[in-house]
Amino acid sequence: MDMQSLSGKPDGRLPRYQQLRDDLVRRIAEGEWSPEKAIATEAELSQFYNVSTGTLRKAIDLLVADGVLTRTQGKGTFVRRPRFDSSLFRFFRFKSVDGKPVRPTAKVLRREVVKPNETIRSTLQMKATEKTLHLSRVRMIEGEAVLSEEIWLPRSRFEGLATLPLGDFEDLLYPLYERLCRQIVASATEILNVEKATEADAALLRIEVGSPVILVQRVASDFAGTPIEWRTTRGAAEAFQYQVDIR
Amino acid sequence: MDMQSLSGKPDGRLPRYQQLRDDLVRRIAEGEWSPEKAIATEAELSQFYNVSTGTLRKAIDLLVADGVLTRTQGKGTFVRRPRFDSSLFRFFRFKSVDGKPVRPTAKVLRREVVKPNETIRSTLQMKATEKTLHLSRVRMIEGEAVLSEEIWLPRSRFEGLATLPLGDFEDLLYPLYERLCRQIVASATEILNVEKATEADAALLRIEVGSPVILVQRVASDFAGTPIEWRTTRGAAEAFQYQVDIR
DNA sequence: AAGTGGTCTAGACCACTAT
DNA sequence: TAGTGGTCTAGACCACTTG
Repeated sequence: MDMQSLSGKPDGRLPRYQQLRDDLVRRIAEGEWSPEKAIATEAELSQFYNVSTGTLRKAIDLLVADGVLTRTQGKGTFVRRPRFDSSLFRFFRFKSVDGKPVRPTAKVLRREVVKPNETIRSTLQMKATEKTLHLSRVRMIEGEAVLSEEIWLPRSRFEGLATLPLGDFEDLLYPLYERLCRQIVASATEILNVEKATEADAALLRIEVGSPVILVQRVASDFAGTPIEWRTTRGAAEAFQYQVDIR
Repeated sequence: MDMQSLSGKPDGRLPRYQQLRDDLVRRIAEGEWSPEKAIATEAELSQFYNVSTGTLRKAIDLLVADGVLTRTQGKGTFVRRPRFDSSLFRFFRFKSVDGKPVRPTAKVLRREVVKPNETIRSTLQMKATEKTLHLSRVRMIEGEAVLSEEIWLPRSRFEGLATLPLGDFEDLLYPLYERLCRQIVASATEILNVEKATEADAALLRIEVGSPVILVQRVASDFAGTPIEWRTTRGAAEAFQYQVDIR
């Protein structure tokens, strides 16, 4: 197979390893390889694309650096599920009574089908007529509310969640998206702001009105880069500490 | 030259490209190549280390990914000065009256030689008897204070700053460190917390007592990885917005 | 033992920069 | 035109995993 024929646009001027990467991403986005599944071997791929192993490995190196693939010697190369290691939520330092870090549980308080506001509609690249599934959720440590979340999903992709009894929602939503709606979150962008607690925030999170609150807005996308979830989360800033390394 | 003889510990079991990277870092840390200066060419280095160009390039690729080097086709490979692109300060959205983003000016309010507290002393890896140079600084936009900074430096490395008239301090300190003290900042770590404004914060930043304040604590290090500066910065959280990408 | 990715070679030719 | 990094080849051998 010739490289020129791989993509819609020839991109003949791009290096072959970049064309290779783009085509591998396309095949992942189209579902040819699924998360946790091995993709074709180096030998197969280099033969298929008619490039040397060095060139093929350079393409795969890029995808590994991007977090799309992982390689394990002796086993194979795998499509990687994002682990949200860099999510801002990791920097809420929740501790239980005994001081050990714990993962909050979750409870869905409300679900409704609504017309999204213009910000959400355009971010999710939805048509003007399409509606969203809106979830209100609270996350708790030992019964105490620590985070309040609002989630908007394009209705058409998430029919499977429209009828699920609220009690059947699990602590983690993304496995649910995958199982019931075949929507796989492959990446996300988060934006952090600091606000003053409103009365509603204060009542839920048991903090003072006006005290600092962290607001995280997240847009999550699938492997094709299409946004599929908009989410806002609020929590007491007191529990928050973030670290960054500079080079 | 044989690879085994390059480092104190043979590290014979590490791949050659990692040994190569370590030795290149050592040569940079020892000042053989300076920021903005080209290092030896690929041909010279691969001959010197007796490895193929592919292996040498893999070592250099690692350093480029780490932000230590940059390569420019046709020109050479250069030691990179950190540009603090990922610094949390970039996420204070200061705007002047006309709305354009601006870089704050700086004024040193106080300089003193003090015994550091235990946290600072151990972070800067200083002996129990050694003292620090402590600077109090305010950063301003159009005359209005927007950030307040406290800086601690190991006295022995920064003698050159001890006698400089306060008015001669420039807006950017790191070029000053380099010129007057031959201390080059090669990397840094920053930690973000949110606090409530104290009365001192409130008076300086012209915000309400108790309103949210961003606290950034930075430890800056040289190419050898030795910490050379401890800094805390406070600013109104209102002006702060941070973004992170997840894969 | 067979198959996978990990490391490494010894070059070639191309694109870009400086002189 | 000479010198630099950028791309790419066509393999080899090694280390690890699995049957």
